[in-house]
Amino acid sequence: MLEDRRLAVLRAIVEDYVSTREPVGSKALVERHALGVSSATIRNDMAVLEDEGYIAQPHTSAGRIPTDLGYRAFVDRLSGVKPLSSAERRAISDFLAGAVDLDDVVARSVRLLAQLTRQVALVQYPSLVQSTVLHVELVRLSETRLLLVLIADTGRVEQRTVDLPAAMSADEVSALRSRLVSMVIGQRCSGLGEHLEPLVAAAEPAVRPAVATVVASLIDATADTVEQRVMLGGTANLARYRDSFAISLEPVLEALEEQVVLLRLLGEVSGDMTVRIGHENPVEDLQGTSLVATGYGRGDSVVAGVGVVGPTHMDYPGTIASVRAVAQYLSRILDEN
Amino acid sequence: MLEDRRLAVLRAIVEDYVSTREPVGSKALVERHALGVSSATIRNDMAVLEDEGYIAQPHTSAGRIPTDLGYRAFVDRLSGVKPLSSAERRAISDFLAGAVDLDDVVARSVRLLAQLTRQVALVQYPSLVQSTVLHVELVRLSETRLLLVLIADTGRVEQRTVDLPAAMSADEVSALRSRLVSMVIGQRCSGLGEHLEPLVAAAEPAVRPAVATVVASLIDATADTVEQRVMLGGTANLARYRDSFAISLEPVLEALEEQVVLLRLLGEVSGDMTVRIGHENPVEDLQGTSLVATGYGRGDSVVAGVGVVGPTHMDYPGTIASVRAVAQYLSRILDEN
DNA sequence: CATTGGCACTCAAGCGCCGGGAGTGCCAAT
DNA sequence: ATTGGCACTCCCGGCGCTTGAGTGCCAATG
Repeated sequence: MLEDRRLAVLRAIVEDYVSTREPVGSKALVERHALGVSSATIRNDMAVLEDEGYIAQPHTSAGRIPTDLGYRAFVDRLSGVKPLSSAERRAISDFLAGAVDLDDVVARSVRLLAQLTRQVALVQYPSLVQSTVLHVELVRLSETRLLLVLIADTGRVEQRTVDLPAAMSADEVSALRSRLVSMVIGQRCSGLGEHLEPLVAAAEPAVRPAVATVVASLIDATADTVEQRVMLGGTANLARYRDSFAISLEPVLEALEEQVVLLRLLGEVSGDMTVRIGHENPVEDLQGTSLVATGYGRGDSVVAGVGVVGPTHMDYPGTIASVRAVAQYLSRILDEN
Repeated sequence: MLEDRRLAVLRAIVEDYVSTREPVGSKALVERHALGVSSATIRNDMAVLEDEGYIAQPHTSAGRIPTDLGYRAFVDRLSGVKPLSSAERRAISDFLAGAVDLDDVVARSVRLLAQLTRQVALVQYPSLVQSTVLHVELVRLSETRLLLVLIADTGRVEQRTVDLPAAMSADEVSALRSRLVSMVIGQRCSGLGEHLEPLVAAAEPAVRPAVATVVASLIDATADTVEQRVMLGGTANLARYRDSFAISLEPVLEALEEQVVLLRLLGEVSGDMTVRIGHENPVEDLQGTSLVATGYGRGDSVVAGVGVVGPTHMDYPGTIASVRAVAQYLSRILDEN
């Protein structure tokens, strides 16, 4: 009962701070929320909450702001679900319906999510590891150059230019192409290497090095390190929060430009909603920001992540709802293939 | 002679302001540059330069800063060429050498250019209009869905998912595929529509609507509106100049997120170096910035643009040198195909 | 014993004031 | 045309003041 009110106070502080972005004091609190007690009581509660580490004062004689721990408690125990309006849901499905290919789907999702949350949106391309090969194509660019195109069932298209160690005739290329096609179509993208060893072994000595190069390229195109990509959008939204980030936003922008960092951020998401608040964030330069992310995929296998990065004082319920909704639509689109 | 010194003063002002980013006064000028005259003389010159619109005072009793017109004069008549160091040239070629496909080439160029100039880099994908079709592939995703892949000789790969109005059998798809292949390979990407009309007309009535849809998709994939794409990087560099932009950098970031805007920026570049300073910029939100851009391509046909966006008080000679160098390497890479 | 009104205390922020200094424009002299 | 001199302007930073929101503590209360 008494504990309950303290949590209600914490919730009120978080909500007020999120909307005003100014330290909130005991008096303002009783005015804006029907708490049924006086400001002095709230002050006592606040002192306790501060002792417990949920809120802090920027300086004496200022109001309180939530700490990362405070937001954590808010997200875990205090925020209800905030359903999207039907207008928003319709906007999402309309927006994603017109996509012409996977690139377009991802690009539109990023844009949409950035717009909905007014924060930086991240959408990962479906992982190759989880997908199977739909088609392979080998195009002869010149005597010693090929273009290798790999199409996965998630809609991903990977391309590689292959520099051959020795010239190959058009016939040789087309022979290799058909053998390749018959061997890899329908296979998992990961572990293609083993499947293709016999192909190299069976190749005529004259073209064997060339075949090996092509196979190596194919393996490279499906390798863990390259196979993951993240698209990012809405960085302009960061500028609005300019003063919200501890230092400046330069390191934040820098971190967000690194594919590696983005992958690390989205790497650990599962089907559940992941929320990393401030210092919980694994990337040092992003410890002044929060991440809200989840996975999407076909059926129940998660093939990629989607999420947003924003200031720790973001609207968590709203953001979570938006991210979840976009993930659902992405999953549905993937399912349709 | 007298005119000459005035221009020398203008050059000195631009150089000083670019390096210190603070209004430069007559006294500081004679100290830092061996102009051979007293500060009073410089003051007279400055008054004239101000009358002519080349420089301005932020407020009375402050030093002068160059106006857009001042930078224009500097770029047109005063700045020499600033050759890159051999180390820089080597860095460029090393950095671009490892690219595995066109996407990679573009991504690396953007990164490189952003790093060299410490500004926002733009690299446009080679235009389809200027290229010919290297290969077309049609992959059957389901009875009523196809994936259309178009490969251009510039290395660009375009994909489209095609929803068919009626089911097509695997045989029908493969028949269509071979006819398509024989008709479009080697053709210019632009104007594919006319080439393909007979194909639709000759199709059996049962599949004609489906064929028409595929052809429409192909035309769509090569249409002017979609065919151009720009990659952007180094936005973190903007944050460093936070206070350099008239208002805030939010509108700038926003403008840079719009493909349309980027295309408009790079749309008019030719083989020459294009420099748009401040208000000369066609995009309103970018009138506090300058653009340095040029074209690249195979031989002497320009297939795409490359450039950087930064504050008007950028190091023009250095930036121009970097942009030119990257464009040259891009052209060379394209030539090798 | 939780709650409350009262009260003294703290401190950031806004404001006005002032002096220093960099910079200018003008003028008379060369 | 150039220059030294000089009065003038005005931004900027520091200082002290006031204001007010907010706090912590305490004694009183149901």
